[in-house]
Amino acid sequence: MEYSTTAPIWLQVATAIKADIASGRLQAGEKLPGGREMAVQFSINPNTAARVYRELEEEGLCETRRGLGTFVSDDTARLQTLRREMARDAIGAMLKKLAPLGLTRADAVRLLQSEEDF
Amino acid sequence: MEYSTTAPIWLQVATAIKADIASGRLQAGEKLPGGREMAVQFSINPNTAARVYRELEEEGLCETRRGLGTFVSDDTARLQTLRREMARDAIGAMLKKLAPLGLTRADAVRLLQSEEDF
Amino acid sequence: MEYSTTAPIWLQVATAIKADIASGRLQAGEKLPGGREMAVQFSINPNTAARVYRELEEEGLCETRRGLGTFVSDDTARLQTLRREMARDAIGAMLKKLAPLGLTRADAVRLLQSEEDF
Amino acid sequence: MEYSTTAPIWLQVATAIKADIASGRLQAGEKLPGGREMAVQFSINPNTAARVYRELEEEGLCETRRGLGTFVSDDTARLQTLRREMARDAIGAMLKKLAPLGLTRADAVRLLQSEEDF
DNA sequence: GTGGTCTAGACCACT
DNA sequence: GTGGTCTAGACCACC
Repeated sequence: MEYSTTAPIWLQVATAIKADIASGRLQAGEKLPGGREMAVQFSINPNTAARVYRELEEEGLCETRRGLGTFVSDDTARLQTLRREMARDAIGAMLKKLAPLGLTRADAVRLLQSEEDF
Repeated sequence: MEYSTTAPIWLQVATAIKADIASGRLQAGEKLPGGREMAVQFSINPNTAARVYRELEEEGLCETRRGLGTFVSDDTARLQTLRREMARDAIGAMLKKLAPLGLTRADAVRLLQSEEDF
Repeated sequence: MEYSTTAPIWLQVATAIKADIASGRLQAGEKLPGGREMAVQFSINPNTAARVYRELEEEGLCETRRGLGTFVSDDTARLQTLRREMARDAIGAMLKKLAPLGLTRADAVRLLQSEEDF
Repeated sequence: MEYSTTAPIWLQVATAIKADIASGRLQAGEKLPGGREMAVQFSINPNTAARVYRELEEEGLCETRRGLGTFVSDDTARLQTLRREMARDAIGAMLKKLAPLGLTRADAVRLLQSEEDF
C-alpha cells in the first residue's frame, strides 16, 4: 500500500485561489495581491508565493504584467472552462468512489433524486 | 488558511480496509490478517495495526475474538449501512465542491445525464 | 473453575478516577492532570495514562482538547447518569451475591432495615 | 495508588466452596473430594488443595477425619452463621460503594424498593 | 498461533 | 506545555 503525503503548499494555495476564481469571489481582470503581500497573508515564503503565481499562469488563469502585478485572466472563455473542469473533477471523483460499491452513474442520478438529504 | 496534513497511517489503512469491506472484496465473517501479519503486509508496527483494528471495531465493522483473530462483522445490516454511508459521503463531497460553482443538486443530475464521459 | 486475573492498570486507574468524578471530588469541567503528569502520579507509562483517558472519553466522562489537556465532562446529565450507573452496579452486585443464599430483594430491604450495623 | 493483585488460588477455591456450602449445593455432613481428586478438579497442586481444606477447617466449615476424608461441618448453627456473614458482607460491600456517592442505607432501601430492575 | 497489556522513547501539531 | 502518532520490543492470557 502506498501512503498519501501532504500536497506541496504552493499547490494548496493555488487550489484555494482557483476555487475563488471559479466561484467568482475573484473577478476576471481583478488584481491579485503582490508576492510579498501574499506571503504574509498565507504565512508562506515569497518564493513559494511566486511558485503559486507561476502555476496559475501556466494554467492560463492569471497574467503577470511587469511593474503592475498579477491579475486574474480576463479570458472569460478560459474561466468558463475552469468551471467546467472543476465540475467535471468533482463528478469524476464521486463516480470513482461509487464504482467499487457497484454503483453506476445511473445509480448516482437515482440517489441524487431520492429525497434523502445529502 | 489552514494547510492539510497527512492522515495518520492507521486511518489510511483502516479506510482501505473499509473500502474492501464495502466493495465485498472482504466478505462478512471473513478472517482478517493477524496484527503481526498485517504489520508486515502494510509495513507498519504491530501496535499501529492494532490501532487499525480498534478503529474498525469501534465502527462496528470488525469483531475481535481473543486468541482467534479479527473478523469482518457478520452484521449484514451494519455492512449495508456502511455502503450507504460511503455512497452518501461520496455524493456529499461532490455537492460540497459544486456549491461554490453555483451548481445545485439538480445541476449535478443534469451533468451526469449529459453525454459527456466523466 | 476460572481463576481471576488482575484487572489491567489502565482500568484500575480509570475506575479510581470515575469514582472521583461520581463522588464530586472531581468537578464537571475540571482539568485533569496531563498524560505525563499522571504517569508520574500513578507510576505508570505515559502511554498507559493515555489509555486511561481514552477509556474515560469513550464513556463520555472526559473531553480532551488538543494542546490544552483533558477535562471532566461538563455534561451534567452524563455525570448524573454515571452516579445512577454506579449505584445500580453496587446494588446489582449485592443481589447477585445474595441470590445463591436464597435471599431476595425483599430480604435485602429487611436486612438493611434491621438494627444490625453493617 | 495501590494496584490490586490476584487473590491466591487457594483463597479463590475456598471462597467458591464456601459459596457452595452457604447456598446448600453442599449439604451439612456431606463428604468433600479428597485432596488428590480436588487437585484434578480444580487444576491445582495437591498441596494447594490441602491449603484450601486447612482454611475451611479454621473457619469451622469443614472437619477432617483421619482415614475417612474431609466433610462439610454438621454444625448447623455454624452454617447458619456463615449465611449471615456472607449476607452481611454483601450488604456491607454495597454500602461501602454507595457511601462515596453520598447515598446512605436509607437511600439503598429506597432504590431497592423502586421499580427499577436491578 | 492469537490479541491484550505495558514500557520506553521518538517526532509532530496545536495552543 | 499539551495530546496524537509511530516505532520497538517485552510479557501474559487465551485457544
